Amino acid sequence: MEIETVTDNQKLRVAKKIEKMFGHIDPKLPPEMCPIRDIMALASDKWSILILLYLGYFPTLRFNRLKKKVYGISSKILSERLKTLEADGYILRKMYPEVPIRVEYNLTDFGHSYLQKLLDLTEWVQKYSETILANRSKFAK
Amino acid sequence: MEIETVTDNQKLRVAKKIEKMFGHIDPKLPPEMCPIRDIMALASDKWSILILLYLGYFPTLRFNRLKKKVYGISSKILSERLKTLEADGYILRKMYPEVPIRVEYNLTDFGHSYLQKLLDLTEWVQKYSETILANRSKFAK
DNA sequence: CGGCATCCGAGTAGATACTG
DNA sequence: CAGTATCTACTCGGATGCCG
Repeated sequence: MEIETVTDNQKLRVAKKIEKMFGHIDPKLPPEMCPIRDIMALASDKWSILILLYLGYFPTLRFNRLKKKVYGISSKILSERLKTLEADGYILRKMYPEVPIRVEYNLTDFGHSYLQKLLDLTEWVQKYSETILANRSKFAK
Repeated sequence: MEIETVTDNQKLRVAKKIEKMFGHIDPKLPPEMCPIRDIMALASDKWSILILLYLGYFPTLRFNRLKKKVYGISSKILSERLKTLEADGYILRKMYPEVPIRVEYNLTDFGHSYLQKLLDLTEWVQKYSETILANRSKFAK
């Protein structure tokens, strides 16, 4: 898997984006100016990513069904993540007070919008996962 | 900040991407089939992201300079992350055996390629960070 | 200068049990 | 069914000190 050479022009564009993102990048500002860190922390959490992916695939999922999909997650963590994802506006929680109770989760449009960006990244990761794994074993020697 | 409505068509495309990514998504396969989790874990780590951003902005940085940029990081974590990022092929470490020693880090083309994808995501996050923060406080009530 | 070794504290996740 | 409560285990990060 070959990586195309990165042109100086591309590097320049990237630098400009970063500069814009950080405002002024040089000053030794503390990270408080940067809610992005905080938001990315959730958005890039391993469980959250999987939850979003599954909700992107299945239009709606109930708690226990989702739990089975997100292999290995505990009830505690799942409900915790769901709550945070809901609070941030990525997903919607609908409760039906039946007996037994039924709760359904699905992505909001906002969550879908985010998922699309996230997918671009995970697709890149998947595309080059073998390269990375190969790099690792080469480095280990 | 308005989120555009997501069309069914878009949702379908997303679902297809996810399906492709997971192979068959339905079976209860353990996550071992999925090195993506592992790779994403590094690639989405909060410190790693900042390191990559700074190395994307400054063509080359020495250890202590980088440490000052990545506000709040400890030597231990920085060197740890740098090692892993190097192992995965994102960055390059050049050592000059002077006295005192000089070590320079810079992105590889591979790292640059990844950074571009990462930036797309962080830009989205920044664009909607106010929305998310607003969602949170609304939810808190 | 660029780390690594060591220790330590806090937070986080997992297991288990329980409930509206 | 959809969680919560509790307890424990353990990882991770921070601080400090040292060294080539």
